Amino acid sequence: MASRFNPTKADAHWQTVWEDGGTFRASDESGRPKSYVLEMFPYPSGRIHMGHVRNYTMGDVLARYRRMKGFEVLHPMGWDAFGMPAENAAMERKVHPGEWTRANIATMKAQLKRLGFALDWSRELATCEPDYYGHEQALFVDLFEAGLVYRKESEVNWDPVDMTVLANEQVIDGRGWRSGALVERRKLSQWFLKITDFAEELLDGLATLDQWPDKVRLMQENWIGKSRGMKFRFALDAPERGAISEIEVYTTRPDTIFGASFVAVSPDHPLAQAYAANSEEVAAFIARCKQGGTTAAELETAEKLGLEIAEAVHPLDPDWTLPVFIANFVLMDYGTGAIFGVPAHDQRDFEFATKYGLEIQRVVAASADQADKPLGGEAESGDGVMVNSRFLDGKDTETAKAAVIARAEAEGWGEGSVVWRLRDWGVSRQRYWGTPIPIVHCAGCGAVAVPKDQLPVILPEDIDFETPGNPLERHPTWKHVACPSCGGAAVRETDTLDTFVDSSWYFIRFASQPGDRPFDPKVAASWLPVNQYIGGVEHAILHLLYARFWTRALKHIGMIDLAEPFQGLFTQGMVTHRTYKDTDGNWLLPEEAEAAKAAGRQVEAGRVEKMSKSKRNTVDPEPIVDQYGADAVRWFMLSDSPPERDLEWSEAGIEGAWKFVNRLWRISEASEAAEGEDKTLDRKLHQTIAAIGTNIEALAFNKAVANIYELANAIEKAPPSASRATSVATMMRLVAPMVPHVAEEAWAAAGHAGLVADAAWPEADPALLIEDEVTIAIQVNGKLKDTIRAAKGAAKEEIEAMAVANAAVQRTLAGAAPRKVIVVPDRLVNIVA
RNA sequence: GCCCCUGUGGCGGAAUUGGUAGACGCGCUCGACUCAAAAUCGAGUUCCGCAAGGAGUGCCCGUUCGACUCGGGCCAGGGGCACCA
Repeated sequence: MASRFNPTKADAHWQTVWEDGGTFRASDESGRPKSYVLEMFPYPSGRIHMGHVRNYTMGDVLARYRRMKGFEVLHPMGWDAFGMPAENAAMERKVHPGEWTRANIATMKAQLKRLGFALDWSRELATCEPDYYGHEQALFVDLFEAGLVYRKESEVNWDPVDMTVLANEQVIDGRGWRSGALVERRKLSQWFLKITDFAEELLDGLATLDQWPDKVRLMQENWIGKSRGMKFRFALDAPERGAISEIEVYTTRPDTIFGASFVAVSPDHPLAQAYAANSEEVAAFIARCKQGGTTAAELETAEKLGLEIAEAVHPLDPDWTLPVFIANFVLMDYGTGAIFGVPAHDQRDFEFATKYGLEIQRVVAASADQADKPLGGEAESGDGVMVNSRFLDGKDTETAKAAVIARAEAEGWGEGSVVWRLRDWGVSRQRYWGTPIPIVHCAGCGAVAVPKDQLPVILPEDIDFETPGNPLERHPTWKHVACPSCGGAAVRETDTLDTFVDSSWYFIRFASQPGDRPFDPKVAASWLPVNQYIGGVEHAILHLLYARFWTRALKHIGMIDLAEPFQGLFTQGMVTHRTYKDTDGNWLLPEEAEAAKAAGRQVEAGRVEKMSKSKRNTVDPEPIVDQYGADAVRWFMLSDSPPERDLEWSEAGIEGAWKFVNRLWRISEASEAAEGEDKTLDRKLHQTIAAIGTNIEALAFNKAVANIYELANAIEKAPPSASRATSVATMMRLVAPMVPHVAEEAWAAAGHAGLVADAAWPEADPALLIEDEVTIAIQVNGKLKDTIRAAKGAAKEEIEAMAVANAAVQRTLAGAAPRKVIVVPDRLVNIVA
């Protein structure tokens, strides 16, 4: 009566049962301990891809496991629904971005449902709807009023043909990715969030995130980029030129102050600008510095350029003057926009000094007697002993740094200082499909926040993409409003918010979504922080940093009592697939490659790479679900590859997963009631229960899968017994988080009441985790010779005697007496010959 | 350039605090069932060797009774940042 598992029927049936029963709805009022499991919400690009399937399967296993462990689990889903692809689609296909986005959401939601994820759909949200972004506007207004939002001029990449601002990644070889026009740098007035106010906190907070990958914490640490050094001032020797009489520089190497041979300022530095105002030559030089691309490759090879404009006085020697240059390699937005050059100990300064014939004086050496050792054609940036440095001579680098800072502070020309790499977050986007920035510009009152009772500021629907530029800007009526403050004629801000703002607080809205405000602090706090957050490593810096900042900003204004938004973070690997090309070098879809091979044409198999449309190596999950059912796809996503590494999609892999789903079904069907206990199987079962729990909690799904295989092997080998029947029933609970449909089907077929999804996770019996007999390895000089079985906890002497008497040992010793015998109880004996 | 991660059979990968390397899966080989195939089941599968035995976790050194695991130095692949003073 063996039957095949029918996923088409079973999947639909159980999905309906779960949905109708509200099985996965999270209750705010629950008395059970709460657990919040979240995967990064998707952008509704059109269809679900394998990366989504892998991401959401992992989260689903954890969510279902925690439910069975007795937690009230919040596992929601929503849509990161604003963004450029919708506008691109609007331009290409003449559909409204909203229409396109909402259709994609409907498609993808249906696709997700077919995978049987244990999601609370009642909390679904889409960031493009006013009932989400309206609350975001309210939060923005709160931050604005708290002084965490400000406006400043900032350079953007401007595409003169599309009349739009481009993100850095949309500039390819200095040209707009769509128009191909040469990109200009333009200054626009833009809104910024004061993330730098929280730099120290964001850095310190990383130390508390012990459930985050070290890699991500390190990336954030580097991104925040705390640097300790000294700011100090050079007096200018030509004070008559402009009002500026000194230059402040920043350095991390105050110890090298006597190795200085020049001072350099950025072309954007006020001093450079002041000189440019009076000099054609300087103005022309600055213009030249600004030419050229900003790509990494161009900067790499860019020649160092300098123009000498003045002289500065060394702060430690009034008779020592240094040339002041405008130099193209000095950045205005790091430190003070000015440096002092120490060519012997900084490679950039070395190149600059070499080009302009400036002095290169060693001030750091490996030892005091190497003060005159010539440099080997490049700067030496390491630590050492100070030489040629007057009062610093003989001091080590760290002592010298402290000595210089102490002297500068005592004499008042400088002070120890911390500089951050982190910049404030520019959130203005000159686009339509985003959250309107709730600000009104009034000639009399300036920038005025839209009062909360006038929120949301809703995006107009009647827009056109026929002409380039921001449709909000040229909409006939939308931007014209009365000033909320004085009532006079005013205009709305037509920029929209960076979509990273939308994703900076959606996890709070999932936890609590009242209609009249962004969230209820009490309810939100009852769920937060997110206990386990799962997503791609590509969000390691920006999204995660912005969400951490946003949380702190809300805490700062007293809206939420939460230190960190994400307690545990897991970054999963990508789903990859082999690429194929035909003989003309065109990428082929996997099925095209198959067809071509079948037709006898030559196909070149390329590298295994991340699934991408451009390489045509994608596999659409939906037909796979049609063919094998949700469980096989889920099982494959969890098998073999560790979740943090890439997973290669393969036909063989999904076939294997499908076979296992059927094997589970056969095992459950063939289970018959029988008498008698099977101690070996009992042990295996309880060891498996313990191991799977540990592995799921560690998100080591590949190991949990291996545990299940081992148990299945043991069950199939075991003769009928009461233990065997128990093992089969228990196994259905153990696999339920991973392959929930077949588990429900088998659970119901076995006559259990209720859903396996609601069943309690089995408890491992500690007594059964311990073996009473162990295998002990017998080594000679660390090389394995034999193994023996012995009672657990057997006396050392007894084991040692057995080992020495062992035939293989005797053969190896060849009559010689052992020099030493090491016995590790219950593990091994090593005989040193 | 700076910072970080990874390297184990034909393949994906296992291996508490150093203690039997290769669990589990894929693939492959042989066998059973079948007219045949699929599905399923059984046996085997790191390498060399008929065997006894030996070698083996990117390479070289070291610590240790014992090293995939710890230390030093290389090599290869991947990632992050980057004219950041």
